[in-house]
Amino acid sequence: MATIKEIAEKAGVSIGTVDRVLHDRGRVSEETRQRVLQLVQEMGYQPNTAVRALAIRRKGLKLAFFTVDPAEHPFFAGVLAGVRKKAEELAQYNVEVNIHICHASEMFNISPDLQADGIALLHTPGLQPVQEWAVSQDIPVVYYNIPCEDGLAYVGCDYEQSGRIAAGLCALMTRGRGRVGILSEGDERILSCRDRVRGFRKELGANYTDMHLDESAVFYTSDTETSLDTLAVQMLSAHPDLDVIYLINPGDYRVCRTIREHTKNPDLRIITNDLTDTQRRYMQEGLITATICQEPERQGALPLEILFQYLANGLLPEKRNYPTDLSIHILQNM
Amino acid sequence: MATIKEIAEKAGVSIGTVDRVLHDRGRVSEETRQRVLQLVQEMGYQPNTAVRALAIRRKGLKLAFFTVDPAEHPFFAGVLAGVRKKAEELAQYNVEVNIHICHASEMFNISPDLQADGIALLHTPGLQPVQEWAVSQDIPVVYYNIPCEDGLAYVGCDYEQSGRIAAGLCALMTRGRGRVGILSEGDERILSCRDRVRGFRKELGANYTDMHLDESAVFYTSDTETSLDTLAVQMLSAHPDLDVIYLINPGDYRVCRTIREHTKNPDLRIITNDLTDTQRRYMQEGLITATICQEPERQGALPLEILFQYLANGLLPEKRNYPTDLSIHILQNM
DNA sequence: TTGTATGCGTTATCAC
DNA sequence: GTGATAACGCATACAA
Repeated sequence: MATIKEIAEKAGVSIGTVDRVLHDRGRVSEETRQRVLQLVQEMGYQPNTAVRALAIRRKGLKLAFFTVDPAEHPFFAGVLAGVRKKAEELAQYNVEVNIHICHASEMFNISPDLQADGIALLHTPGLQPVQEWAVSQDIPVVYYNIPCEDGLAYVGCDYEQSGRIAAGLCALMTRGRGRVGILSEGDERILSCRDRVRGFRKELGANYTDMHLDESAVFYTSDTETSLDTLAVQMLSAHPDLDVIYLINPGDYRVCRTIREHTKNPDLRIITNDLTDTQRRYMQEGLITATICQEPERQGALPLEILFQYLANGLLPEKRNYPTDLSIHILQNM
Repeated sequence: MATIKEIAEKAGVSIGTVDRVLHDRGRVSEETRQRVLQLVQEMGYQPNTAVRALAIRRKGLKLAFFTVDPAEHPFFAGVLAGVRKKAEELAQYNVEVNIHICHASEMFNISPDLQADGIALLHTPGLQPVQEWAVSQDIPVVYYNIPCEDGLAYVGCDYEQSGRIAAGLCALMTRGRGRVGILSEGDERILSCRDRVRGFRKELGANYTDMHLDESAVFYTSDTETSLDTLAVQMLSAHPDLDVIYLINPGDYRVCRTIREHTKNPDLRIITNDLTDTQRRYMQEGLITATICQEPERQGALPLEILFQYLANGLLPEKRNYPTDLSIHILQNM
């Protein structure tokens, strides 16, 4: 409730001086500095963000959001929805949000007139040039979706926990003693895949010792250079008694139809990740049994908010990691 | 992006006049009124909420939030957390939020010096005096948790959908052909109970015809005046072959331990609603299998936000109903 | 080293 | 009917 003006009066100085103390702009005698800081503490001064936003407009902040083409990875359609909504909100503060789409397995080409006061991106090889550019220009970065130790913060899924939830679901669906298979495009060299599988195994080992995950029922496309569909058929013939199949990577759900056509088990359950439009349809058709979501909209919005708070108000994020909620979706709550 | 000042310049009038047009304060010639409105349309004028908040402080808005004692219904601890967080945020706008706790089956006693510019409450008999008072004083009301057609809006759970999700979960856990029992304190005279049971039945009928809900396996305490624990024992002896028990009302989870002690089925699943601290413990102990949540924090925060937007900015809510998300929680994502 | 003045967009209160 | 202006709390450029 205390204002900068009240503090200035009590301290017997001007608001300019109080401001300099608060923003460490130096040029203040140690004596008055202490007096002001004392009062700030005592009176519990909290800057009014609504008001501050007013003054911030003049900065004309520019934020750059780098993301993946939703046509290639539908998950990012949700991310972009979050970005757009946040961008609209930030427009009131005269903040400009520029969205840059990059493509899988292709280095992002930095345009020479690219400029930004803050950057949000995922930690992917194709975006390495942007990372390096940000470091060289000393521009603050927030990572999302794929964790990275650098940067101000990371917003995204805890993939190991995601795998644990999948394990819990498998157990739920089979009274704790079902047979599970894992099928995935790519393999454990991909962090999200590796961590999900690790979490999955850990959870089975810790709480569901009657569940059965045969090592030979873990299928990665990269092992044999065969397509996901072919692999699915192989899997089903090698393991006709599976109760659940856990499809790990985004996009893997495309194989559902093939699985249903080739299995002889009408009760076979399939668990996937994320919830795209296609997956919604698949759930309605009964192809997907359950899916695990990771708040795509928040992954788009929160990095921008963190950058804005840092640049506009000088506030460092409270945490380094902002794990997104992992939600379970079935036909009735998708 | 257009400001009131730009519009004034283009229209060749002062900002005062534009303001009068925008707020229908009259005393403006029809001619200039039209010209201004025209420009507002063309230039897509949007008032800057951050700035407006500044001016709003002078109003000194008071909001009253009526809720249930969390000691009696732990669900409302989550609601109150949402209220407190929102109250802190609104304090920046010089908005005062007063929380009023009422007790079950007891009429709320309105203090003579109660005053509020806006009210949030649940549609419960004990709060009827407050409803009537609000109407007589012409104070805007937002309802939460228990729906009501009056008021500006309703924020809360779609109980029928909640029941549908429970049905989906039961099917998930029993390959679509399990035996289910329902146990509940109170009965279908309570709206939340009635709607959940209705949704549950509808969903089973529509999508899971191999599931079995025996009418004699639906137990309400009010039918026999017996305690929930006694009823649970009766239920288990009458239906020893149950695969799942659906505990409908908040608080019903207290009976879990009794159920586990009296059942001979080690695989018996129990589904509850909400996620209080006690329920978290019960899930860890394996007493509760899954629970369905309804965003308690949002039920606390959103009504205040709606009232604030209405009173401060004159914005009517976009919808009349704000259904909360229904989320599924198991051991791994609680 | 410190204080003053101005502006951010809107509201509300004057005076004309 | 209309226009000018103070005020909201903070940031900042500039003056002292």
